[in-house]
Amino acid sequence: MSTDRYPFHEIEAKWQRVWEERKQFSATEDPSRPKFYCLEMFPYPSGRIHMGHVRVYAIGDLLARFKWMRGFNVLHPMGWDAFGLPAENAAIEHGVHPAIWTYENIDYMRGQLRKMGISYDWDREVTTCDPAYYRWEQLIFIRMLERGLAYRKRSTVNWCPSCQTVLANEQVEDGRCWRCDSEVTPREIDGWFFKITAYADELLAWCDKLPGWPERVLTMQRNWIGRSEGAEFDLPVAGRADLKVRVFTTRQDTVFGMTYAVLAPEHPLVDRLVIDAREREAVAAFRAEVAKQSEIERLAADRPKRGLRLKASVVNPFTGAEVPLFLADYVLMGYGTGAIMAVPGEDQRDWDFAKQHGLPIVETVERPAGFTGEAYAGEGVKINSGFLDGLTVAEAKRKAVDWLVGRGLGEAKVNYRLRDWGISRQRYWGAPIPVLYCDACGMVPEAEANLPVVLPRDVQLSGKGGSPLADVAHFVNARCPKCGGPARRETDTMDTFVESSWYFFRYCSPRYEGGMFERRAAEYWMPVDQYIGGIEHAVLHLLYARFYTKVLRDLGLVNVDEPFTALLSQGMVIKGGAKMSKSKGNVVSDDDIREKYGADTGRLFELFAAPPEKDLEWNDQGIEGASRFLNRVWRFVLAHLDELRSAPSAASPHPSLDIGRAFRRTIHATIQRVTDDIEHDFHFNTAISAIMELVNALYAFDTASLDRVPAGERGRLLREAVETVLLLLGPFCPHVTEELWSQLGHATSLFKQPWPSADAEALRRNEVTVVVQVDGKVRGRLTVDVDAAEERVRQLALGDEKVRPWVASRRVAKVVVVPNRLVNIVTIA
RNA sequence: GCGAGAGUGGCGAAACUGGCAAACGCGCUGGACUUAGGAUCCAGUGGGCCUAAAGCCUUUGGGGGUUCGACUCCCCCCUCUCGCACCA
Repeated sequence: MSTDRYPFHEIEAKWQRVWEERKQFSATEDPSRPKFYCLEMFPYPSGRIHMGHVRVYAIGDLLARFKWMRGFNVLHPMGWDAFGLPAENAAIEHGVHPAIWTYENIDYMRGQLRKMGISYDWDREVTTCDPAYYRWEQLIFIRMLERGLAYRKRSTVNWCPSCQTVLANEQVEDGRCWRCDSEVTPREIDGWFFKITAYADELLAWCDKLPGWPERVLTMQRNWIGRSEGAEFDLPVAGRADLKVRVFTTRQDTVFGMTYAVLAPEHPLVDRLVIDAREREAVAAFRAEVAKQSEIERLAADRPKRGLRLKASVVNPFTGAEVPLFLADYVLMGYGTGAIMAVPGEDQRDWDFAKQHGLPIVETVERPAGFTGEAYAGEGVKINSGFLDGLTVAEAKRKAVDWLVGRGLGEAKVNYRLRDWGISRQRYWGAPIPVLYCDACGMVPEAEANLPVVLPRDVQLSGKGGSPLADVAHFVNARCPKCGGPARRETDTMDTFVESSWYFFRYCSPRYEGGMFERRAAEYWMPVDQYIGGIEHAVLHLLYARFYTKVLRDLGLVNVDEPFTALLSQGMVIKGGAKMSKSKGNVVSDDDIREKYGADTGRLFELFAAPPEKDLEWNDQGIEGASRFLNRVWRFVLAHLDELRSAPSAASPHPSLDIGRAFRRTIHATIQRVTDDIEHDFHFNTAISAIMELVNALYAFDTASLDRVPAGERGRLLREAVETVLLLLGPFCPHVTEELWSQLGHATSLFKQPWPSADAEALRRNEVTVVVQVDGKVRGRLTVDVDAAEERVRQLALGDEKVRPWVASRRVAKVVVVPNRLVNIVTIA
């Protein structure tokens, strides 16, 4: 192992101290400068930062420092998503209070981030479990309540038996809890919801207006919102003038092919439809059977569809025909009206069910020639459809809606897959929902003057179900803010995704006491110009935050439509085939890497090993390479310190020799490449490789120029190259570059320097190498003047002695000349 | 099943608007310097033919196509990753 590493421990500590003392990264609103709000998703304080976390902070810091140098007024804050279950679980396991556990972790992790030297404005640090933070969330909750955007209802929800709490739909993956992977079970429970569905259309529409977002994420959000257009109408129950079944369909054109109808097993109408005790019994048995199957079984699309035929039947309003009515498990109560018209001819699910239950199948769209499938869902001409015959599917859809509307039987209707966001959590370590239940007044929001409703500290945590707050008498028993009588407090806490839905607003004015944020500050900084975080939040956090931003706007607090202008979804850090995580036991500790190689090296490796959107395989040898490179830079500067310091820090004049001109061209070509790579496509890996090439060229020029280039000119070129390396490398490896920058005699920070710009004069060349191909194979090379006449290049190519033998015995059919690049001589025998 | 993305050396990867495939780094090989080298510097390193060199042939998952020219564009197929998945 190397013992000759540069003294990164001292350097890193020194510059972190200096930056801190100078408050170098503190941000203030300044309307005269363009602003850049750079934000990484804030962490949950789970214990320790490891190299899986480091990646996102390294990317954020690089962009923030780059933008500083580009002249932007940068806001780059950090904070803690501090409420959540792990704190509570730790408390149950180890007997530590969640608050103590959380704040200890925060202290440790803050120390780690400081030692990484990230350019945060630490004065803006925000901690979501602080009442000074969540009080504003409670206030907004009350505003949302007033507007019907927050509401309470009893419903069937996703229950995680391990976390002992309800989960929102977004937080269930394949029937399992997103956090602990336990199988989720349905449970009927009272709970609080945010009406995100009221924003479904806007959330969807803006997906087309976020060009800075990865298409992948937008697609996931569009799918999740799941808008579908169709019609809703009633099917009268035969012989029961008082009853009708409301159905939703996107294929109202196929209504003439309806051969039965289906209700979801839990459909409330079922109880009124049953005719006698025997049927009631059969329904109960069927429902029990369906309820028994787990969420995961239900999700398996290819399992047989179970159904129960009811004695009632319904009437097709278009034809007057009576069709049988079923309960079936493939119809979900939670979507549409919980009831469907079944058209087995054009819907595969209905087709499967009809086959299983011997029901007739009517085709209402002409099949294309050679069609061999079962149900046909494609385009075609309508048949067997009365007044719709002969129309296309799209025409028939319109006409069917018109028909329904004209008779007052139904209407056009848009449905969404998106459900309202269930935010109640039956756990302790979260923000209390600021609501009370009074015997006289019913449900009452807490008075604003009484906010925050502070989460009590003295609580018994058993993990045994039920909200722990319910047992805290002095919390639960309160006064009704309306009548002053006795009232009970709500004991559910809010989903922790609520805190993370607005923390980026709080950073704009983190100590503001007059509200959630100071309008002026928020409107200066927001929206976030560059957001950086993991793909796992493609739907969860990123959808909630968009929704909440629109709510704040509609409450009149701010004029921002969308929180994040651009999003960079960075890939995972993998070790041994699995995502680096504490639970997998494959973490590489940030402390260890910093101890052994220094913070700059760890960051450099993660930025170099792969482009940011790709997964990154941790590699112990790779980090040695990064370390080697920084030492190589370090050694060069120290070894040449006298020569460098005696040269002026300014652009070199035009070099007198080719070797110098070529070297200077390399310097400026590197500036151009690195700038483009960072600015345009976040290709930090190729930016670093370009800097490495420049350092290689620096070593080569050092040796080659020794006896050839006049000393003064050589010194200036070396200094220009070294300073360029330091400026370009600064955002990647801030400590070592800042140190070397000061060693060169600079009194002001590297990060107060303007980002270098490429000198067009240096980039200009007089001659270029042109490749000569014969029939597409490289046979020779020419050195010609830039922009040499095509005819001249053609003649030189044909006359080249390496090329001639390949052309000699053949006839030249054609010569393609690509200026300054290549000549291709095409021959025939 | 539907949708999106990706397949390039021993490995991580690069290649602009169709123009020298494999930059940069890791690993490996050799040399220099050294008491020493697991430090550093220099050189080599896709595969094959050839005693060797010069040189030639060949190579971007597979097959076809367009083009003077294809990692890049088009068609078919295979594999992998991610997302959605009875949403009517």
